Amino acid sequence: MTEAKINKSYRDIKQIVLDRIRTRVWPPDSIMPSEVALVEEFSSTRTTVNRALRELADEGFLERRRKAGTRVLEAPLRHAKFSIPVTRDEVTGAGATYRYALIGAEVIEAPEWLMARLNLKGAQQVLHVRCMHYSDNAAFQFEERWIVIATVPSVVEATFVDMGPNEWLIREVPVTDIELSFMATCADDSLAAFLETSVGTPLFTAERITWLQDAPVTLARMHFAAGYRMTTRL
Amino acid sequence: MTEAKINKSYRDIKQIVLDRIRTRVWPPDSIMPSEVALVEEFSSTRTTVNRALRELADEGFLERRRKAGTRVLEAPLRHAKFSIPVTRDEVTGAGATYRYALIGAEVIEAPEWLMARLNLKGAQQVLHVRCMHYSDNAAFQFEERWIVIATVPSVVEATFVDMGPNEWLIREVPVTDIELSFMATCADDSLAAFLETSVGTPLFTAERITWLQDAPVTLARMHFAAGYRMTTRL
DNA sequence: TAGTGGTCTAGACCACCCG
DNA sequence: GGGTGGTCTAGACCACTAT
Repeated sequence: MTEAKINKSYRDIKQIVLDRIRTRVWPPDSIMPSEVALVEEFSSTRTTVNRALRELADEGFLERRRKAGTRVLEAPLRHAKFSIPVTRDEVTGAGATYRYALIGAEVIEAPEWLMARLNLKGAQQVLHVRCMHYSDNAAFQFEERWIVIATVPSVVEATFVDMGPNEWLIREVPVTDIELSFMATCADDSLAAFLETSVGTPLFTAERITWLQDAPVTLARMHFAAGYRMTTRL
Repeated sequence: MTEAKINKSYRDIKQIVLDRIRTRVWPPDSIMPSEVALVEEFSSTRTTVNRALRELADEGFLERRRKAGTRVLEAPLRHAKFSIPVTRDEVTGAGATYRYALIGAEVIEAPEWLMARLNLKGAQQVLHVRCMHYSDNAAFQFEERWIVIATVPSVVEATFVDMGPNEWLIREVPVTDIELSFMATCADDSLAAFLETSVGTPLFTAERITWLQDAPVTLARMHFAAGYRMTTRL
């Protein structure tokens, strides 16, 4: 009386396997049946069963190793997927009106801490840009960014008056690697003023470093207005 | 003089396609060649080409629609993947010694705000647990958690002396849905004391709500020690 | 060394949806 | 209507690794 006979698609198989994991038919840390066995049970093929199991492994439910078999993982370390959108899209996507404002842009010598973060060697010129993003005319995000001129020479011609540096970079510079960090920071005088809050307020901050091959492109700090939550469902 | 002839694997094809996207051979917003065309170029099969393109679509580089074809996306809204590990593993994985300490656990009536967050109806009993996680004997994380007793009746027998509530729940209760939020909070007297910092310090905080089907299981707030950064590479 | 997953081939049918 | 992607079948060879 196998529960599944008509089921053939990889989605069906995924669901059945997931149910068996949840109901402890295949308990955590145990080895579940091999692909060949499941092919037999579901009257399917290895291609299809493999796709189901591979996706479940990608999603963090299973661990697969040749010869060792497929192990059910203890903790579903389900990957949180944050799609870090362009700020404009994040605001308009919420049904609000987006407004951008450039605060300032200037070429400077890269400070010590930046050279360390970006692994820069020798003296380097960077373009330091500060700007604001508004949602329905309320402060939404203060963005501070350093762009490595050696990597993006054409950036010196950009004005960033109509378009934020992120949108400009996305259009102009391909990126191969991204390092993303989230943290809590403290509003200083400047941040408090721009984000329309009081000094000392905790702010949710994202920092993103992007690379083109081995060349650092930019480091961006995005300080969100007080009370911001970054939320996702898995 | 096609650059690729020996290449056959889906990984090779992924890399080639990615390069062409980055070098603007197939510019953003354009329609790239169909699977059949690529099968011809790479002397491959649809199964293989399809896997390459499907994965690139999953990773946010492409948008695929029947009949319309495969479109190169403007902004690589590459998904940030955070594997939210068990705190114990996060600490030991960093090479530090992990220590757990229960602060207190008591059954209470669910307060208003909690009922709203969990979509609870009517009076509900919840187990309120507070505990600390240490890394090399330094405060690492203060955890505050509310567990819905109606959903997890056996929780009243747990002591949480040797094991944190998260680890206990992972072993005992399957979960179908997770809502995860990140935010910045302000250290109050209690938090400052437990996390060995001063009142008013900004703290990185994660909030996780888990569900079993439609039944809320738990809401957890994890306050990290000052200076904590959550980092990922994409 | 043998079992298990990783991947590819060759072909097929179908669902969707743009023109 | 017809082109495109979505998926399945049936079979094969190979890479890795536990035993």
